[in-house]
Amino acid sequence: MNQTAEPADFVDPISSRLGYQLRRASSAMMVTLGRDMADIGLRPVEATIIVLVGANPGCIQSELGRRLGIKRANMAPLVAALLARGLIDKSPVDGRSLALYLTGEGEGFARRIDTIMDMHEARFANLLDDGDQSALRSALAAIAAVDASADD
Amino acid sequence: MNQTAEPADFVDPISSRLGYQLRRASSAMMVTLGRDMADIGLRPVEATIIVLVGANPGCIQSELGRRLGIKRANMAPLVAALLARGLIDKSPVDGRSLALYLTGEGEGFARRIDTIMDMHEARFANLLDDGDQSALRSALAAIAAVDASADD
DNA sequence: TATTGTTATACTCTATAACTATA
DNA sequence: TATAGTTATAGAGTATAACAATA
Repeated sequence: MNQTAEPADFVDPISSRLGYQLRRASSAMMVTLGRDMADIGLRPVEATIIVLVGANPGCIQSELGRRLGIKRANMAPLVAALLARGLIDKSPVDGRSLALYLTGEGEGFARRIDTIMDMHEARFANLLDDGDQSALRSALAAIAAVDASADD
Repeated sequence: MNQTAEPADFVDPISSRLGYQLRRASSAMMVTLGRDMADIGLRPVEATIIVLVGANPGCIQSELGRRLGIKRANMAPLVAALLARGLIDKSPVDGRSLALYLTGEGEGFARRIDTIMDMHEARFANLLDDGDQSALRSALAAIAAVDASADD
């Protein structure tokens, strides 16, 4: 037995670390979400922007970026791409701020995104019983609160 | 009250998603680990390589990359940089494989890395009671197992 | 003076392709 | 034919700096 070249005696003091377990789990969900969103030609970040604009019509681009932890300089090309694809509209609310809205086509995408996200979420939530899932969510909230310093 | 420009009525159907909660928690741990490791001039990935080479002297570079989910093409410059800094040595075991070892200086770094990782881990583990932590770890393992397809 | 949006730029991470040498 | 290592390269993601226009 053990015909492969994989040494079974490899010592791994890293994979027991909470940070690496978190990273692997997060990566697993992002990778699968990325595949699911690719079915409708979007990346997760684009899908997220569409959902949030749909839930907050007229929201300001800079405020949206602040919520998502995306800097102004990086929001500009993201929004420009969605505008070029006809999924969102922007209109100035004063001389410097832009309000964002979904186009009709964008509304359709928002509904499809919600469905995809629901199915994606369910696929993972079904792995956990209710107790584990609520413990997981409260633990994640406590951990995420440690680095509450995402400035611009 | 509410003197800021933050609209308190912003609707956020994204931040309740498990995937985004995971991503934020993972990011929080990676960011803080990155700051801690920067104190000794290393990035988390470099620190991880040093720890694993220290725990597995003579391990093969490609096997190490496989364990870490880092492709051959990306391992080469990582290992080259640690070699140039005098933290690891490499010696051929046959005509094509390279065995990795820590230098004396690398051993010192490995000990400091272990201490930093212990403190980093403790800082987050202390946020959770024992029940939440074991639920968290089993949940993360179940989630990470979904995307068990990281080929080369 | 601070904020909004934009452009340019750079660095890290990740990915593929192509190549050499070896098993 | 498959594996190990390397190089080159390209795409995301994220960061800063600088600028114009506006509050």
